[in-house]
Amino acid sequence: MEKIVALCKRRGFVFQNSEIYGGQNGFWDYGPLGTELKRNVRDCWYHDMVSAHNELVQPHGAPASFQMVGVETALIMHPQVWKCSGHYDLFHDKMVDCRETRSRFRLDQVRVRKVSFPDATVKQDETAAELSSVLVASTSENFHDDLTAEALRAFGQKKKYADKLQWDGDATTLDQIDVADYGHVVAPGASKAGTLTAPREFNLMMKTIIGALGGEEDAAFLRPETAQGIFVNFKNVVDSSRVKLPFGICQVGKSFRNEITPRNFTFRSREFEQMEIEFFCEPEASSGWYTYWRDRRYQWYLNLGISKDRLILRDHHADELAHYSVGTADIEYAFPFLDDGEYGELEGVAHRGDFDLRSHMEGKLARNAAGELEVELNAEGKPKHRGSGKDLTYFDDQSRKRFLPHVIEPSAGADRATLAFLCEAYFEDQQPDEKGELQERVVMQFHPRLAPVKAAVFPLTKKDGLPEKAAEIFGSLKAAGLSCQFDQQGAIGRRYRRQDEIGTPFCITVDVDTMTDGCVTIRDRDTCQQDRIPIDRVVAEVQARLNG
RNA sequence: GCGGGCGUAGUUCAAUGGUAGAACGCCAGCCUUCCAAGCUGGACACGUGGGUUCGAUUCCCAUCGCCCGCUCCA
Repeated sequence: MEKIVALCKRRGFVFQNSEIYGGQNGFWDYGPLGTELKRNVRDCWYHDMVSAHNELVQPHGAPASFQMVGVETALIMHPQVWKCSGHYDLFHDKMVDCRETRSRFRLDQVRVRKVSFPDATVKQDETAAELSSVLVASTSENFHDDLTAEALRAFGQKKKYADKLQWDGDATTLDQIDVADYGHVVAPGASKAGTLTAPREFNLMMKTIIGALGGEEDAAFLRPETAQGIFVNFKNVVDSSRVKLPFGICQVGKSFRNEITPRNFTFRSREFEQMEIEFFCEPEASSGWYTYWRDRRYQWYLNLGISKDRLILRDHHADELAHYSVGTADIEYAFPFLDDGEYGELEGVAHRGDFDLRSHMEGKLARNAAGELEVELNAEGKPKHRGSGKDLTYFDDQSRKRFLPHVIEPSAGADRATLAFLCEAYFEDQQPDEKGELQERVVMQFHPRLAPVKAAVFPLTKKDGLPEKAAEIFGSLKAAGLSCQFDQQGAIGRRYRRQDEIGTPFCITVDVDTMTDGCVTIRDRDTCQQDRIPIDRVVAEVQARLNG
């Protein structure tokens, strides 16, 4: 991984953001080659998913033919969007830290229950007072058993005395407890009471202010995902573009999250780019579409050169599913900064049901005791976050049915995909030098569609009209819209190696014979094999080879 | 966010309480040769801020960044 990071900097793929000022953790810049590479990733995605999609033909494995359209929505949206989507509540977690165990908990995830034990006490941190009654805490799913274990541990009692514990009231969560009573809380795993800090807010959405005179009431958030821009425009797209179910709306764009620990190069960044599809379909057909998109998106990475033994499709376990999802699969890549057997997420394909459209109609949804989604109510029995009240249902005039479409969401990270392609492309091999001795070579074996530079043109020497001839060829490649480089500097072998290191698939060399036979050599990056072809066929040959 | 380690050219490494060196890479010129190794010349570094000191890249503090472990990852 260190070698890849060094190459990225050396060759201008990725730079640390604001590097001359010491850097800004969690932000990265793309250099000239990285910009080309990432644009190719983005363009491949948009081309393959939207531009080149033929809605008249039923793709292999798809339940039906379908339409695909794009949108580009603003980074800042109405604050109510994030309240209804669930991001506002989720991203405003109050957290407490335990000074003793050095662990952090989300307030609403800590279960507490008041308990005492005959003739036993728990020491309080700092005051050293002996407490006869404390609140024990657990973050376990199985909190009933865990609370008992915690209580016995706090009072220093053996398991066999579990039935002597005197419980007082029902279990509740820490957010229901007054901060003044924290002195009585024994944190999970702690030996004393009162080791928790006061709750602190971790605002995971990036906040900004709208308007030159804006105050706190004018706070807005940079979007933490592009998806909501699609959902709130669902009705606009249906009304304006004659799409019929099933269809997908796609968007590529930046999103922002205050990640607590940005790490692993660009993998976890605070500003990142997403490539998302929200695919709308009839509820009855949704599981077929889910399978289709999951498999198709997995195949997309393979088609662009990711090797099968480093890419996995992993279905989430039921307990791992997000609050909205009825099924999710991750497409994950074995990044070199991870341990063997570990994978990092490139894309999540989620079956979101009607959660999003319904939330924006009715208000923020939450699961009730029966596990069903219903509008979350506040203490007054009114919706905690009100929806738009607009009718977002779809009317199918074939079946004469009106319903809320279900959604399949393949959500990919453009920066993560770019990083995976960079990692996958990196190879070290050995090639003979001019004396026939094997020398180490670094070569980026990008898929030709992704390579930032498609071809390089070299005059073998700087005389006899070779540079002029090479410049002509360079010009014709440029005129064909191909990203290419011209290099007449240094020995020819060195120039080949430079191109290998940035992953240029083809090098075209003009030599002395070119002036008499009108032919040049075209050299393949991966095999180093050269073929001699006529100058007037160069552009066509490069294009043919790029297209495989 | 917590704990530990580390910050010297683009990269890899060296030295030093007083003018910081090398190799590779890069640039220019020579040479003209199809896979980085010829010749000459050149540019480029002590992360930032403060303190101690006559003087700090070196010692101290803070900060920023990187790496590792924990935590987090809707």
